[in-house]
Amino acid sequence: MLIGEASKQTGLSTKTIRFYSDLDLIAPRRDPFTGYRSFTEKDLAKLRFLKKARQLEFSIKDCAELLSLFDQPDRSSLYVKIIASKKLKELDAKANELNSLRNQLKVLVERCPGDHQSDCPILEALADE
Amino acid sequence: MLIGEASKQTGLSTKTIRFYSDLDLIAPRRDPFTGYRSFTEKDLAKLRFLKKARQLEFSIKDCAELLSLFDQPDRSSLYVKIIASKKLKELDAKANELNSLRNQLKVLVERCPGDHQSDCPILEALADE
DNA sequence: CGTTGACCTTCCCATAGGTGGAAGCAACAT
DNA sequence: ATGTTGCTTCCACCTATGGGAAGGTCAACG
Repeated sequence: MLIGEASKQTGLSTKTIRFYSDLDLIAPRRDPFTGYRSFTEKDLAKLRFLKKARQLEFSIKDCAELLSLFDQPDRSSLYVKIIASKKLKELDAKANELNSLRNQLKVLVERCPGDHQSDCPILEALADE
Repeated sequence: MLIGEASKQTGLSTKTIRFYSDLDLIAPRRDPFTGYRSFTEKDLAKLRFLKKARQLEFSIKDCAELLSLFDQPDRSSLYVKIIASKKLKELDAKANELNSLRNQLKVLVERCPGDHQSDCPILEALADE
């Protein structure tokens, strides 16, 4: 299967698939004459794995680690859990921060009259020390 | 005041301040002999403004707009409110997405035994179609 | 057999918002 | 004279892609 078909099957762009291939996250066979990449079902499975993991905001580096565990039949789930827990904590922190920002901004927007007077609590708050 | 002191006063790195200066978000006076940037209190106020606005996830472009409104004494709060409301909506969407990811990952982490067996619901979920 | 169109390849450039480092002045202390 | 900061510019790098050029490959159509 060529890269265009792999792209359709996984929902990843061909650009992204080549990028992952350059980073050795996947290593599709190459046609020795044309240089075309050739994807097996196993390659597709890895690409789908990568897509999901990226959607869960795992970094490419994390993905590489998870993928290598995915490949090892005798892996321990402990290590996977450690990586995922770390990512969970990061997501937690980020979500909290974002919610806090959202609430701050919400208060400001609600307090702003939105008229043609120049008083604006949003700008005042941003200017505040 | 030189850039190092401005950095200390605002909590922005000198690199970042130079970057903002290159983008004309601020235009500190230059010593004509040394080329050193010289910051006034007004420059610091703008830098603090930028810092807050960036923390609220306004883009640099948005910041430039807000800053120009900030500079105009006859601005209308309407435009500011429009920009801020748009940003609030974006923050809302991002927070929701992030919370959803967080919850998905949390379930997986909780279900993973984290032992030395190879069964791992995290990897299984990532592999799932 | 030639050509068109749809593939594929590599390569470089661009994005946002910076960070890191090198090379070269400036100012001051030892 | 030398060392230590601190300033300047410039160039490269980072993440995770996307865009597009230049060129090879392949099947189909006339």
